[in-house]
Amino acid sequence: MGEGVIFDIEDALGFLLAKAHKKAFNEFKTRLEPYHLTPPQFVAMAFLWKKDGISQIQLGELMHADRTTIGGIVERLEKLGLIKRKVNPADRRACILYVTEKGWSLRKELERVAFEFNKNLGMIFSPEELSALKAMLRRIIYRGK
Amino acid sequence: MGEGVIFDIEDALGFLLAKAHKKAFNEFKTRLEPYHLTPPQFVAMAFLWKKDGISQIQLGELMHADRTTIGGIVERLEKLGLIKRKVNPADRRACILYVTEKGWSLRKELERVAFEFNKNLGMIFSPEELSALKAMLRRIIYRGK
DNA sequence: AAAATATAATCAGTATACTGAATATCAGTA
DNA sequence: TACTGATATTCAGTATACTGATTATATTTT
Repeated sequence: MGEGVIFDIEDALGFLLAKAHKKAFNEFKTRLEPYHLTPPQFVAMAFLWKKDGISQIQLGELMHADRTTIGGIVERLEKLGLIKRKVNPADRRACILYVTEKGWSLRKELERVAFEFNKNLGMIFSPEELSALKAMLRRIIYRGK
Repeated sequence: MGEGVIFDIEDALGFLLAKAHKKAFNEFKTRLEPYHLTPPQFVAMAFLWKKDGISQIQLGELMHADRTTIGGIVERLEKLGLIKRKVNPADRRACILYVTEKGWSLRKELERVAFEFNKNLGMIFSPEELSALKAMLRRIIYRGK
């Protein structure tokens, strides 16, 4: 930028990403309210349903979230009785996370809710636009890796 | 979803939006560290630089943020001496937000940092891809309005 | 084996972001 | 004018997300 101000916050990619995310997040949050789960808690369950018996660090890598953030989410999911933390006998520093009976019992219904929400969110785009959008978001996520 | 599980969290638009946002947010946060400002604090300043003398509610509408969230951001910016809250004499319920001398003095440098960051973030795309991406994010933001 | 290093999780502290309740003030009406 | 409802902000409480320090345990090096 030379002299005149050419920065426009409302056209900045970072701002648009933040606001689009927040819009989607809050809508999903509303859909999850009947189940007393938040979006990040659902995401943790979605990964554990696919593969449980992993550590908090490994869950954090899948969710792209910090160790302390995962700690809180796992603690609340355990309090809700959906998962259980056990000590790894092969490495007593680490927990192993398991989905409980109650956790498994919610899978079908919650995956349906998430599927419907994402279908609805993507419905404003053509199939070509949607795959282009997802591909561009992945390029941001994996930029510089 | 009929019988088999067809929901894939890693391909869900909401998940990709959240992770792309977080990646961009954390990179911008790092760039703002020398100035002891967070991304939302910068966004508030960016809007107030364009037009100050507005209320917290009005700033919240511009930022698409909740009244209580704005309250906290404004409080911290005031503590940093970048803005000042005055009572609106025409409506004593409302504050009027003003940028201070110190707040104005940071404008040029911080807008340069934000401009560079957003240029860099968008550089992985062609100009056509970038405008298509921004247009799609806006369609999510203003969906159902 | 002892020392140094690395790793998994937790704790303390801060910032964002929300909900719902409370407070103060304003505007329109009985 | 007193009442009713609306509005701007704040307060209390919860969840996410981070940094940096601490603790406990593993691994590697000397």
